[in-house]
Order: sequence, then C-alpha cells, then structure tokens
Amino acid sequence: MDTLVDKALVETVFGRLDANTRVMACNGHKAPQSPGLDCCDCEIKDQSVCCALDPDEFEVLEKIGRSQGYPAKSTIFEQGREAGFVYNLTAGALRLSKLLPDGRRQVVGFAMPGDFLGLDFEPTHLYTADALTPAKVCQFSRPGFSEMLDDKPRLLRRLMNMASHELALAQEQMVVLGRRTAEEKIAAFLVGMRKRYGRIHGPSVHVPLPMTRLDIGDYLGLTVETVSRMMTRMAREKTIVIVPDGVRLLDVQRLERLAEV
Amino acid sequence: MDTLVDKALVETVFGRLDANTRVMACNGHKAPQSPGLDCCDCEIKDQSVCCALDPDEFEVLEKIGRSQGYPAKSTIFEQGREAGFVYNLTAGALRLSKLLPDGRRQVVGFAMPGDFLGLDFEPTHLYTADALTPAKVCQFSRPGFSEMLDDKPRLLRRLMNMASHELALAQEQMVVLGRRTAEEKIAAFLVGMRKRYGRIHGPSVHVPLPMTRLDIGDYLGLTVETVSRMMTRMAREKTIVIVPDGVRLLDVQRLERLAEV
DNA sequence: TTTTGTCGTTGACGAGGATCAAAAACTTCC
DNA sequence: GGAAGTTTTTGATCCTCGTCAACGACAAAA
Repeated sequence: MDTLVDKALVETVFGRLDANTRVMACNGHKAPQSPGLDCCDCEIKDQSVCCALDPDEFEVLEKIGRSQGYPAKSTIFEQGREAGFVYNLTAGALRLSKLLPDGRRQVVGFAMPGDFLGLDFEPTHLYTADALTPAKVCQFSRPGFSEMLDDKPRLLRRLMNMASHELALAQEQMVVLGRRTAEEKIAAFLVGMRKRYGRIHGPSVHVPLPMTRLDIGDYLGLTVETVSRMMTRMAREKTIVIVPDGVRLLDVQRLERLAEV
Repeated sequence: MDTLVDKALVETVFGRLDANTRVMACNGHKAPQSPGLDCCDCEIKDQSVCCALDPDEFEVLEKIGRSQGYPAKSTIFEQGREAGFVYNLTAGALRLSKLLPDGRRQVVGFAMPGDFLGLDFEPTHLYTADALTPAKVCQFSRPGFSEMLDDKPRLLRRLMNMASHELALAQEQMVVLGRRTAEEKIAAFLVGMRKRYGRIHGPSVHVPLPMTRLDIGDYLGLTVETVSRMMTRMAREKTIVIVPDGVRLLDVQRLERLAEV
C-alpha cells in the first residue's frame, strides 16, 4: 500500500534546512550521468526527504534511485501491479485513485511536489497514480530503500511521522465524505487545495486546479454535474471566480466557515 | 494525530512468536505492583508490539507504561485534549470518532484488542476514543515511548509498517464512504467486522457488534434508520440473522459480492 | 477549415436516503 | 416488579443529489 506525504510536513519534520546543509548534500557527490539522480537541479531538494541525509548517506540514495519524467496523462503505477519502487514527486501533480470492478472510481488523493508515494511495502499497488500535468519523480528500488531505512533510523522516524500525518488527513477526508453536504465538500476541497499550494508557492487566493471536474467529483463522492453546479453557484454568489485552470477565492472566510472542522 | 493498528497485522509483521520468546519476555522482569504493567496476565502478549522487545528493552517499557482498565461508555481520550500517552488496547472494543461543531459525527474506526493508538505525536488528539465494552489498555507516556522509538529501530520499523497498513484501511474506507450504496456499505461493514474477529477468535459466521446502530451509521455515513432498515431487509432476505449483540451471516458469498473491491 | 474528442455547463426528472414521528424492544436502576 | 431511559424498528414524507440528455467551449488532429 502506498503512502503519500506532504511536502510542508517534511519541512516541519526536518526543520527548514539552512543553505549549508543543502550545499553539503549537493556537493557531497558527483551528479551521475543519466539514468541516475539529478539532485543539484531538484526544485524541492531543500524540502524533500533527501535533505535528512548526510553526504555519505546521500551517495547510497543515489545508487538506488533515479530521476524520471512522466508526461501529462501518463501512469506512474497502476493498482494491482507489482510495486517495485518508492517515489518522491519533485514536479507536477498526480491523481491517486482506486477503481471498483463496475467502473466506479474513488480518488484517494492528489500528490504535489514533495509528496512521497509507496512508503508502505505491500507487494502490489493499492491504487493507480496518474500524472495530471507533466511530472518528475525520484524513484528508488524498494529493496534498496528498505535496506536504507533499516540503516538510517532518523530517516525512518521522519517517514513514520509523515505517514501518520497522512493518516490524519485520510481520517479528515472520511469526515468530508461521510458527513458533509455537496457545498461543504467543494468548500473543504478548495480551502484544502489553497492550503497545499500556499505551502509551496506562498499564500494566494488563486488556486490552480490541474484536475478535471470528474476527478474532483470522484475525490468528494459527487458527480461531475453536482461539482459543476456547486462551483457555478459559488461563482454566481461571488464566493469564487472560475478562471482558466483553476479558481480565485473571493470570500475565503465563507469557504472556511463552510469547511470548518 | 492518532494511529490505530491491527493486531493481526502485528502478528504478520512480527511473525507469530514462539513460546520461548513469550516466556523470555515475561520472565525477563518482575511484574511490578500496580500501577504498572501486568504483562504476564496480558491476553494478547504473544501478538502485541511488546513481544518485539528483548527482556532488557521490556524493562524500559515497563517503567514508562502501566495497565489501565476503562468501564464501558467511558472515554479513554478526547478530541482536542492534550495527548500525553500512547495506548495499546489489550481487551474490549473502542469507538474512535470525530465531532463537527454542529454535532454531526464521523466514526473513523473501531479499535479491537491488539490495536495501537496514538502512534503519531500530534500535540492534541484528533478524535475521541470511547469504550464500547469494558476495556483494558497498556498506556505509555509519549516522551518515554518516543525516546524508546529512537532507541529501537526494529520496533520503529514495525510500527511504521502498522501505520501504513492503517492508511491503506483508511483509503479503503474512503471508497466505501464515497462510492458505495447503503446496502453495499452495510455488507462491507459486516464482512470487515467478520474478518477482524476472525483473526482474533478464528473464522465464524457469528459477528458480535458491540456498537449501536447509530455508531454504525456514523461510521458508514448513513442514518440510524437506514442502517436499521438495511439490516432488517437483509434479515428478511435470509442474508443475515440478527441476534442479541450481533449478527449471524447466512450468505457470506452474497455479502462479499456486495462488498467486493 | 472541418472533424473529432474531451470537458464543462445546464435543465428536467427521479430515486435513494434523510428527516420527522411514534411505537416497540431492551436496559438499567430503584 | 415497575419506571425511566436508551436503542431499534417501522411508516410517511421530503429533498438533496444522481441520472439522463443535450449543448457549448475548447483543443488537437485531419
């Protein structure tokens, strides 16, 4: 089973790293030719798990990992297939979804840069990960990564914290799915997305939505039509503005009131 | 945020322990007078996390932990309150629930003997844990337990696996909440409870239900009335029989078809 | 340019489950 | 044993959201 962790949490967990640490990590080794890791160019290296490592530990990581790009709409891994890797998303956005035999679908999450997938070590993937935008990941072979975990308890401890934070988010999503109205679901979704983007690009009322209305519906337990209706209603009521590729939040307070715990 | 782990998983993770290990753990120390741990009498000591420890490690555990009984309907800990302990349920059943400000409630899980709560280290509890039956827990102070984790990577590794298994269950519950009909939800619930009891007491078509219909409704995102109606309908259709304190499953195949992934 | 496909929006209608109300069954406690 | 409270069941009615259908906007392909 795969685990997804939040970049902002990584930061919390590891503490913001100073420039020194970063340079050490980057200078501690020669960037290998492709395939291999390309960490000096990594957009999020100062926030990802990697920065928890000493230079020598970093060298091990590099041996078992490599950078990999995926075009939009491509599949990183598929539900039911053998799980060979652990992934750290460094750019782009992913949709994580579970499919029922009759075609019904539940989106269990959206991954953003800094998120980690596959921290569990189930033999097969329990959901499918598709790229919503062109995406870049660092991928590590499971046996190698697992061995490394046994060797680096500090790293393991942090991943543990990330996993339990992920569980907290999943339980919060249960409340949304089980006990909230369509309007509240949309509000909770928009506020949640804003929060996640805020951690990466700083707070803003502009919320990019790389996923379709269908994806949002499958995430919130609604149909496309209901998602569309609710969003146009919110736009009519001047709570949001629908813009290409996302929304602009006009009345954040109202949305937060609708979404409040 | 609190983590709940499945006893059967512990067993999987640790491997079934041989009698030798058990005796060692139990003999490795003198059982302290109350308050303190009372491990020699523990019903599930051969399956709980404790058995992952050497005798000397066990001694540390005993220093920071103590056994504690809770009567039915009492609260072990409450959403929003400061989280001072980590809990290992050794007897009874708990309801784990989140409350919205307006009174709506979502049950995020039911804990059974062997389950672990509070593995995360959030400052406050994110849900309330109430005893459905008289319950017994081993509770450990967080600072002490945390220190121990830093010291025992093998223990940490196992707890990590338990946490990510818990996340997998949470994601499966998202599918139930978001994409299943009332009938399918009940079927999934009954099949799931049967599976959990089966791991503790061996497979049986008799499934005890220590929670009320209201609890079940709050777990599945339904009202009491719908839960009651669906269960009586299943009884009318000879799929189940409703007995005092639970149900007897007559047509497991049909239930599993309704609940299938 | 036209064609084709995907995605988003809107409307009409209906069903599944919620809500409201009340009685029955079961517990708990004098 | 009876009284009071809780839990479960059942019925009648309502309403939110799903379903079905059609159209418009937009992008990529021909």
